[in-house]
Amino acid sequence: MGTRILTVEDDERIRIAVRMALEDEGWIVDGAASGEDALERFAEQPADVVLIDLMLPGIDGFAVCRSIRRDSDVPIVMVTARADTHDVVAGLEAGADDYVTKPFQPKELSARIRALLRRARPSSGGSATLRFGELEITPEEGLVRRSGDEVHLTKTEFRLLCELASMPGRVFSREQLLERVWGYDYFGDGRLVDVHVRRLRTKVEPDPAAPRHVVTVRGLGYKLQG
Amino acid sequence: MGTRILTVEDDERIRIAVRMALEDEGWIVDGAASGEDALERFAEQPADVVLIDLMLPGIDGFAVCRSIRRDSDVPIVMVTARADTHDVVAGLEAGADDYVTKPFQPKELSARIRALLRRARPSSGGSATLRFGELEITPEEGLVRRSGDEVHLTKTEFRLLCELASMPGRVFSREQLLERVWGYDYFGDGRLVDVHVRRLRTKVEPDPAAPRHVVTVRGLGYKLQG
DNA sequence: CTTCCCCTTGACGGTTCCATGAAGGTTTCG
DNA sequence: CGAAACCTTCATGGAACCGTCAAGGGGAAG
Repeated sequence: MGTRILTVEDDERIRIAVRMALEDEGWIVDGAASGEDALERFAEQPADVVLIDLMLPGIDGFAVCRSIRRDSDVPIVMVTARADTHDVVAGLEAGADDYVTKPFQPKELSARIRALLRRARPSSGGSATLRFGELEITPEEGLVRRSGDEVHLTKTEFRLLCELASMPGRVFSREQLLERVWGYDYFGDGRLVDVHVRRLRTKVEPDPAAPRHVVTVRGLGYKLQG
Repeated sequence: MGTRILTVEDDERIRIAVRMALEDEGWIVDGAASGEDALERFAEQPADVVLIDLMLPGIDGFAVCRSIRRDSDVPIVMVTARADTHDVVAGLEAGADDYVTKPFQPKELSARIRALLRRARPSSGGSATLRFGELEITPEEGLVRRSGDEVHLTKTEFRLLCELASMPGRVFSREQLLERVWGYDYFGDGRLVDVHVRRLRTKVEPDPAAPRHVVTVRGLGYKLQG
């Protein structure tokens, strides 16, 4: 049950050095040499933490960060030689949680990773299936059942439902949903949420015209209830 | 509404500089000059983020950090001149979420704070449900229950009720209510409050003709009572 | 008891907000 | 390379809500 760390770094010497330093701390380290490689590895087996170098051949570190962040809440640390304030801000805005400049002390990197893991959402812990009336949500497998029958939801619809289900009864504003489902750096039409709520209702509600679970609270947002 | 930041820093010049830099970013900043002061302020009104200098008179930054962390999950940033790896590790082990060394760029500090706030659990403040007799007000869920049954209130009605509930028993004049519920720059009919009080009563009072909770004080205004 | 003032009540136009349908663009997969 | 699924935007209709007005009623002072 060790914590898995994915390091994205094109310089092989540094990659090996980082791997050894982190393995000394008791972590399981996987290395990727390019952005494409990293995305591929992460897609097939998500790590618990991702370390990204900015200077990569092909797609750069910012893009890798944004791409991973679109699909996952995994803690991301930028590890790079560029120490400009502008780069730090850009890295954090891209979705990174921390930004460490080379050369760095392995002990410090480890401490920062531990600090991030403390805050990270219980990644695989919430395997319990949530229930709302005849609704049955299984975050693990990305599966939703209604009265026992499987219901196919798209990725966005599922994340929207999970977000609402994370705090049942509580009202989420459109801004909050945009931030937490689509990404904090999303700028666009506010009606976007409405459309997806509607689609979600057509699939999840027995009678979409009279929603029983995905309820709209006029002037505030949406909420989920039993 | 705004995010509140508590800075703990004994050097007044730096404290003011930090305050100005953060206020430029749109945050509400409160300053403490010592560890004792900080703990006291945090106890009476928890901030959303805490910045701590290591070198403090009296109890040091580590102790302040541990003390706050014992009671709260608030994001904590160490802001200090000591850049030793040992200090960084110690700071993070003490419960800090990030460690920034002076001199630092305000933009970078802001970006790091934003990154932390993204991860922070929704602030635990204000989740208390207020009760008045059979009335039950839950701001989080945007709903009111009367004897267990849900009562639907509109946005304005809800804000009006919350305002009255903020100081039960106290009489609010129409001007005060207009200012605090509708906004400072409102010019219009004085009867506006009456109409909404009426609508509120029809929904909240068992017998709207004989109000038990939303009581009118002739010549003065309205008040809420159990 | 009378009068005045303030509050209540009901109704109505204007506005805001949400649901719905459809179309265009992007990604994914065969 | 083509098709299907999906995401996003836009326009439109309708419902809910807000603020205003005028008429009616009830309490307080004289």
